[in-house]
Amino acid sequence: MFTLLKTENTARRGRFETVHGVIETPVFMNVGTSAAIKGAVSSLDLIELKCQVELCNTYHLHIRPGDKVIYEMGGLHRFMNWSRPILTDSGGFQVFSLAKLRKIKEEGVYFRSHLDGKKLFIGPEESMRIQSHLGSTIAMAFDECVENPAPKSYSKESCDRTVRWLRRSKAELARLNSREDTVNPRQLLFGINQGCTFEDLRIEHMKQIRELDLDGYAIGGLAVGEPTEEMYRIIEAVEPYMPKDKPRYLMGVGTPSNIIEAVARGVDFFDCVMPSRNARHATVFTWSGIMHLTNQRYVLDERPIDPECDCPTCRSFTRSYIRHLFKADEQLGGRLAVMHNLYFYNTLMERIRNALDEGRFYEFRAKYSELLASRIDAGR
RNA sequence: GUGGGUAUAGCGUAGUUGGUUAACGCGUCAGAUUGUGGUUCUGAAGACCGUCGGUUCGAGUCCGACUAUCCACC
Repeated sequence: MFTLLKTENTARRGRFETVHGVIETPVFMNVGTSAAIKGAVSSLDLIELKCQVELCNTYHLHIRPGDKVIYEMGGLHRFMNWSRPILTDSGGFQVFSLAKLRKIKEEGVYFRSHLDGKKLFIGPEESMRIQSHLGSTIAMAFDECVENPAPKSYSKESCDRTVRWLRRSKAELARLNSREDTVNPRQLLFGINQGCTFEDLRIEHMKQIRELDLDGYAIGGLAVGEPTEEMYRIIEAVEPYMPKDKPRYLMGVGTPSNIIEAVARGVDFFDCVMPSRNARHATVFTWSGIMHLTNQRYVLDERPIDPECDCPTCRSFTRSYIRHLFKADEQLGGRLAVMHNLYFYNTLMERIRNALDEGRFYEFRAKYSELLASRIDAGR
């Protein structure tokens, strides 16, 4: 149940009520692909990091440990001891991004496991069964993420197929939700808009999938190499055709600046590997800009990563110490940086929500959109 | 003390019968990262080749002395 609490032009402040609790939007979902945030961050840490929703991955969990294992263990929530909402990706993107020798057919996708080369198949029904076993709060429809740039003819063909897959996904999940032995009988389904960078295809596809009256709508297939301005243009083109009373999710995005700009264009949900991946490579986000912790200028820096931040890392450790941990290849460096970045992202969303509540989102955007994308200490 | 070996970037090494701007790994520095294949990718800086002299049109390369260092022996 999604409630639109307030709007400021196209920007939206909302509340999404689920069986696993309330999600205040705009929200950033923290990516824990294999039921774990990379960088040794646990579910217990996530609570302290103000995480509202954790995202886990159908493809990865299906391959290892296997969705049946997680089903036997009582579902993902119990498996990783996380009681708040979980969104599971459908596996569509992983098949596109990392599976080898994939072959796309009407029934689904044949591919080989990236772990052992084993032949596998996932179609809409398989994706829904896996996600049902996982028992996530929100399941994503099985889609095809087309590479950019792509010929328009192929993109059209792919969109049509994704609509057919979406109908099958919806029917299968309805069937699974009605079973007595299902982990989460109220599992929700989000559909995914595709159409590459062709505005007319995007709009046509959006019109088709909104007919299915899903629990939410995602924009997929962006931030896959196209210029940022193209991404904004597509969001602006599709947004008017997205239901107002359902959450909107921009998949895989993005930088703090991308998120602010997308909120301004009417998006409610985000997820991205950037805060955790960058942190593991010693790049952290601060309220003064982006910072590369291994830079020599921090050798004797006694300050926390961000003096404005009150995350567990910034409350306890200096830049000098964390830099040393990275240089010494100590895993603790990655963990501290990941915790900081996730806290930063979750706090960014909190500040965006507060700004929307107080009717000053555009002021917030003017102040931070560029600043957060800049390099800290630039020009020194 | 005697005999032998080795001296090339912060460290470890390559460098052909002497022939243009001396190569590589690690480290250092910087940049990248967008629905995660967990030690990732890209780029840059850094060496008057131990010192002094000799041979030669030309020496990191050949010769001598010195210095440092390693090994063996007394």
